Amino acid sequence: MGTERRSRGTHEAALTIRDVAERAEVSVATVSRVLAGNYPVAAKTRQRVMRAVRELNYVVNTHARALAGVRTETVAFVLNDVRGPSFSAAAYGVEREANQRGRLCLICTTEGDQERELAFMQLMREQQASAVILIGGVRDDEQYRERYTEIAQGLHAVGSRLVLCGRPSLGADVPATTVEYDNEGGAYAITTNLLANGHRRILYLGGMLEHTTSVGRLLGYHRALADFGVAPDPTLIEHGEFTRVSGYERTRAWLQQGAGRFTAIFAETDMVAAGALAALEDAGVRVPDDISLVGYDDIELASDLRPRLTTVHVPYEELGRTAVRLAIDLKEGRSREGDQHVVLGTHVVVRQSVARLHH
Amino acid sequence: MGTERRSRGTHEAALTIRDVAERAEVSVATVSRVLAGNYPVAAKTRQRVMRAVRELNYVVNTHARALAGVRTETVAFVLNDVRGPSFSAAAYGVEREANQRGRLCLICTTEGDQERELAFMQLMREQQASAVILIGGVRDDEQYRERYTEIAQGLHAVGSRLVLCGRPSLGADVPATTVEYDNEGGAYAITTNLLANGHRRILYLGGMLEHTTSVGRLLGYHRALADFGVAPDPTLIEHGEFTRVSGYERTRAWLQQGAGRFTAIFAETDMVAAGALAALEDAGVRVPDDISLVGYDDIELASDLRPRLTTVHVPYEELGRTAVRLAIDLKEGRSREGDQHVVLGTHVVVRQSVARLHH
DNA sequence: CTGTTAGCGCGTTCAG
DNA sequence: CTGAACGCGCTAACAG
Repeated sequence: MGTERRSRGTHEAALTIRDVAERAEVSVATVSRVLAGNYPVAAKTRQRVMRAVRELNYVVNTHARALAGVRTETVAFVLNDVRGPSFSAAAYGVEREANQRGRLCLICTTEGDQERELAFMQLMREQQASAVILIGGVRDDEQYRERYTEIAQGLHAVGSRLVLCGRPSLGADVPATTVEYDNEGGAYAITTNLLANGHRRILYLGGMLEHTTSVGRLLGYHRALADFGVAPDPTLIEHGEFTRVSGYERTRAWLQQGAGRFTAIFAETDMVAAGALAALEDAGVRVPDDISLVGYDDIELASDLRPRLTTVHVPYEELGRTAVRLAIDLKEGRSREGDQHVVLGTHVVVRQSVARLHH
Repeated sequence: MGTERRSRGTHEAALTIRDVAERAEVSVATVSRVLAGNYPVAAKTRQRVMRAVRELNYVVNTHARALAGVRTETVAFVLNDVRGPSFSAAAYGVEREANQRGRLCLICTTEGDQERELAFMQLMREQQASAVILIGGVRDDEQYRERYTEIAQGLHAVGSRLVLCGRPSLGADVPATTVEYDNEGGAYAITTNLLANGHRRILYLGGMLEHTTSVGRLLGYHRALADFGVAPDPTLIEHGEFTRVSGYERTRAWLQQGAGRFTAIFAETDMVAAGALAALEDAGVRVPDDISLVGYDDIELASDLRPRLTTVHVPYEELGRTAVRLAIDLKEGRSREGDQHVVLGTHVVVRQSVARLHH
């Protein structure tokens, strides 16, 4: 008797610490102490308790535990799409680092819908997530910023750390840590590579200037030109989507109308470069013999293309790992409070898509 | 007076439903009702409450809510690595479907470590996740199976549905739903395509037979051969890793020692096919003119290769979506209890890597 | 329509 | 070293 506390034989009958206590013939407090292992308990008692736990196949209830003050740390992260090679690398970094540090990992895909992002952040407040990591760009407007700020402050209030990856902080009243990588430096370096190989007229297949990423990369391009004393030709600078088809279409158009106006192409993304390469190929233009081509991101595709693409390596996985690390360090006081800002380095990976220009 | 309940001015001062109640001058029950929206409340009162909520920037505490019986539904899923194109597509499917249905999405990357998988499942028990989705193969042994079974039963006991994707159920005493795709059928179809094009000696670059995936695909290959009255040559069947380098190395070895013994290659994976293609290219062998090549999976890479790869399309995203759908339907009683088993279809995508064999 | 109150499962004093 | 009892924040009866 005493073992039949539950009447209904339905499953869903989650057992509690009391079931364990009864079976081990101790109090619930003792079971709690054994499980937490943070308090002296007689060896024999402990054995009995552990045996009961095993026999009952018992596990604690996170929610009850959280309510009593011991929370399971959780890292949440938000991105546009897990399928992109760069995003998935970042996701991998976040997950691995969180896992290694014993954190659970919550994920949300937004497909660029900022409403969804805000809703998720709100949810994370409810969940008391220890960190919320936002990856990728933002479109900023007055109304958005207001709601965003409020939610961000709410997160802060429940002790949740907000980490922004590759996105600007929207105002000083938003408590957040920022991790990014050096867009400008990478673009500078690879443009320099082109210039050093004799190229002067470089078609720039860029993204929209709403993206801070694009702004940074374009800046690097300009600085390199300036350092080589080359006057930038604004008509060689294009803005468009970061997709393969955009790369294809834009390159095709240029090939038809502006062929001969450039000797190299700087695609702001490997994906765009892949499209450009296809267009060049279809037009019978050889890379790098006729036209040189470089990309940015160093996704796996870059080494699958023929010729293998010279590009800028971006440490996406490290980006994710760093985000988690910063958030945790901050929470655990190992890092000082206040806005943090980390910039990860980028570097050129030289492969076969750039030729030295003779004359 | 009465508004200063909290003494310490530190943040971390999460507000409760009582703060809202006080401010709105109503009882906590009323606040709860307004927030839940499942009970009549006077319009005026509701307004006051909502105003207080907004002014205080309050959100409920998931844990307290869960403890009181209203849980936030959560879908957890476990895979080896989010970076692989097929896995990330499945992950995307899971996340999208979960999100659309208002579920939170927990993720765990195991890198093939089954310990981590078990530990995560255990964690999900503690979290009372509504569904746990396991994607990818298992290495089965006695000891593993025992622990796995116990945890699986524990999950079931807290009302958590276990869904296995592309992995066999480890025994009838494990309550689980299975979703897979037709490995055998796809392999049959694409082998048939090769045969119909006149190929008879088809080098099979397979995976290890511990993978059920490999077993299924090899079976399809054999059945197609049988249907065309072609006696299988066991020496043309290879087992190795599912990596690009493995594809490269194995193909190179064959080119050196067994050239002329086959007119086509069936790589069990697009990744392996990519390696094979590189080896063929390096050896000056033209695809498909000299040797035809097919893959399996239809990852993005397949259309990036030159020639574009003829392969078998696997609905990875749908796999993830279906897993979530089944779990939820089951939980909500929209589907009958008991072991479910869904098999998704696969189909051949004809591109440019297969040539008709004359003679 | 609204308020009071009893748990939900666990951690944690405070007494033994 | 162990047990009894309170409270975490919220929901759901049960009374008004």
